[in-house]
Amino acid sequence: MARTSLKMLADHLHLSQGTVSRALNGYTDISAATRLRVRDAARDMGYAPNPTARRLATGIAEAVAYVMPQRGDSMSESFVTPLLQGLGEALAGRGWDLLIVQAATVPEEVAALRRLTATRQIGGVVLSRPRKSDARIDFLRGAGFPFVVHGRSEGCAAYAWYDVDSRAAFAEAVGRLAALGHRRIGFVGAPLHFTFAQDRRDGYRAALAAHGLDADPGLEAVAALDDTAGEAAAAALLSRDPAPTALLCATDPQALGALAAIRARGMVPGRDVSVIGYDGLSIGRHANPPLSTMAQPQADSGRRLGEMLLALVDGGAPTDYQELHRAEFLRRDTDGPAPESGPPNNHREKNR
Amino acid sequence: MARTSLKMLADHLHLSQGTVSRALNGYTDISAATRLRVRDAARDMGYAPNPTARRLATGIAEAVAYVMPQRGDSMSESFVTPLLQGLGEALAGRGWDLLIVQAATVPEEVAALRRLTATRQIGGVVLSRPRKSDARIDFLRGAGFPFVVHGRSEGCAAYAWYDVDSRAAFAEAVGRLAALGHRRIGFVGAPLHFTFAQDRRDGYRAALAAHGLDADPGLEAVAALDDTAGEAAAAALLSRDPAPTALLCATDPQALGALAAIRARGMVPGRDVSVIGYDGLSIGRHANPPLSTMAQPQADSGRRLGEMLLALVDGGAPTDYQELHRAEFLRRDTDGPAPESGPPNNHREKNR
DNA sequence: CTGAAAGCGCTTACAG
DNA sequence: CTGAAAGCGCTTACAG
Repeated sequence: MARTSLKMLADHLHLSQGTVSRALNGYTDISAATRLRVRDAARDMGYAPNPTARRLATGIAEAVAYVMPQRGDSMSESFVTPLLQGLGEALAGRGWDLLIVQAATVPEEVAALRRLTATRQIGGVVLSRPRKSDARIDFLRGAGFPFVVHGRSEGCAAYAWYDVDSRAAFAEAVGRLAALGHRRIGFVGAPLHFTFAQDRRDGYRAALAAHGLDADPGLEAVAALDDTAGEAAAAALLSRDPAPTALLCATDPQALGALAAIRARGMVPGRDVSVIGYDGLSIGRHANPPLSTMAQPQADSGRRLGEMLLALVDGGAPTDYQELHRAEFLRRDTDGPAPESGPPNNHREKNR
Repeated sequence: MARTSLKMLADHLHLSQGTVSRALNGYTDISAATRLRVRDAARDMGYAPNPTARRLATGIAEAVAYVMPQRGDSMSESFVTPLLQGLGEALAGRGWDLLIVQAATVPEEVAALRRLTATRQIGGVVLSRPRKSDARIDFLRGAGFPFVVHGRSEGCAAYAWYDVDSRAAFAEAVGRLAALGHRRIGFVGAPLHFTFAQDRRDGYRAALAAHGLDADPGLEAVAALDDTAGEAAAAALLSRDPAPTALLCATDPQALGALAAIRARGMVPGRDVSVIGYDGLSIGRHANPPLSTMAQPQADSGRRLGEMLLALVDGGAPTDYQELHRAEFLRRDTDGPAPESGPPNNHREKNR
């Protein structure tokens, strides 16, 4: 029942372990005949090298780490599960394993990466949700370690990344709202240490200018990524006078919160105030009313990230693996024409 | 810059590697003085043993694997991210690593586990969503390998598990609906190869009997776990005559689908037809109207699963680690009193 | 109480 | 083309 080792295989073949090892690893100085003989026997005996021994001998780990986003709102982390599934599939295609790095702070994440890379436990890293200035990326670059980023940060020209053009997405969203007659478009943004937050705000601002709408700083908010934060931020924006007739939100959970804020004022999302989110979460279909959103591409980002990382491990140039994908507008029911004379923003006063 | 090895540390201390190793590993036959000296030096030089070498020498891996649920609806897998976070935290407390097993079929999962355990890449396994008869569990039990199950299966008396009593939860839900005057309560169940599906249906049926309600097989459906399947199943149940005045769903995504089915018939969930889901997903707050549900305990199941597994690895008896938690009713807006004379189930006819 | 040695299961220069 | 040997970085009986 014992797992067949190299020694067992070699003994059975009356060859030395070294020869068998080389035959299996495709060394060209082995005669074609014995190579075949060895491979057949290996298959028959169900031999597979022990990864731990191999790792110790070669210093190369057939495993990569994925750095989990830090604990936050579970809704805004719903991209993780499908990403892990895709990543796992891509790695499984080559027999590589997938490790999870889970820490509460960036310095702890860096420490974990330092340990894993220094001891050669992993051969590559996938990172999500980079900061504009990201200590994890700095570390990996400094160590010359293969990694690919799900998103971008400052200095992304130098490394491999997979991102969705959320700047363009937010510009498109503004354009759509402008075409619907909206002139005062509010923006619920995300904390600006996230690169994507900066991108989305930039897209919003640029499109405002392009459409000749004035950029009222009072129409911009920054909130955490979740629904509760989105609701509070949206409520604040809606209480301004004149109020925005439309709200763009950096995430779908924020947008769901915004819908709640609108309903709380006795108004109807999509009629009195339009809302467009970003993510394309399927749960948006069940919102009240169903949420219009800029949807990230269906394409399997996890699988693609895995493929890119394996290519880097094989010696590919990081700059050859930089992919910018497009988000697509997913029209549901929260984007409507601007109300004739702005939204009825006298709700609070009326109820006094 | 090279990582300090055992050899470097031993040379620096003018001791043999063996002595240093034993001092660090708490062997009692080392003098207290040198033990202290060694530990101080190890700290100062930032020594940490190479896990790969240690693993090869001891045959013990300081890592565990989590078997991902198979690719399905992302909404119904939203428990995975928080679970991984909690699990990762529990393991990090002891410096253990977390591996992901991702496969498309159960046999592939078993093959992956066989490989990981045979090569001593892992020291334990966490499993989610067991089948009633589960080949992965059979394999792990046969191998005598430490594992803990998130849920239960047949034969769960013999192994460690963490579960929520969904049988009791569904019984309670039926009781609440019965108290609201509902006599015809429909049930959208999950595929019965999942243990939890059986439990939930059993709880439903038992409570029906306990409350003197008749168990009409025509009021029971089986559907996939997601919203689309839930919507179709609910639509079918609602078209029966007489129709149910309330619907119990095995998952929150199914329940969201049920709300859609009710609205599609021009009826109002919670008024014309009541709905109670199960999961307690936060997204239910944004449903139309907000979804009443049996919420799994807030308690951090991932962390607890990790703690239990570590206890098993330390030699704990599996039967000492079996925890049944309670779900709590989360009242939102979809459970209401039964309509006077049943729901207006003439929608289709009227529209002809 | 400490050291020397063997071993975990591989890979890979180095000879021949 | 193949074998013998050293080495990856640890741990752990076994002596003394």
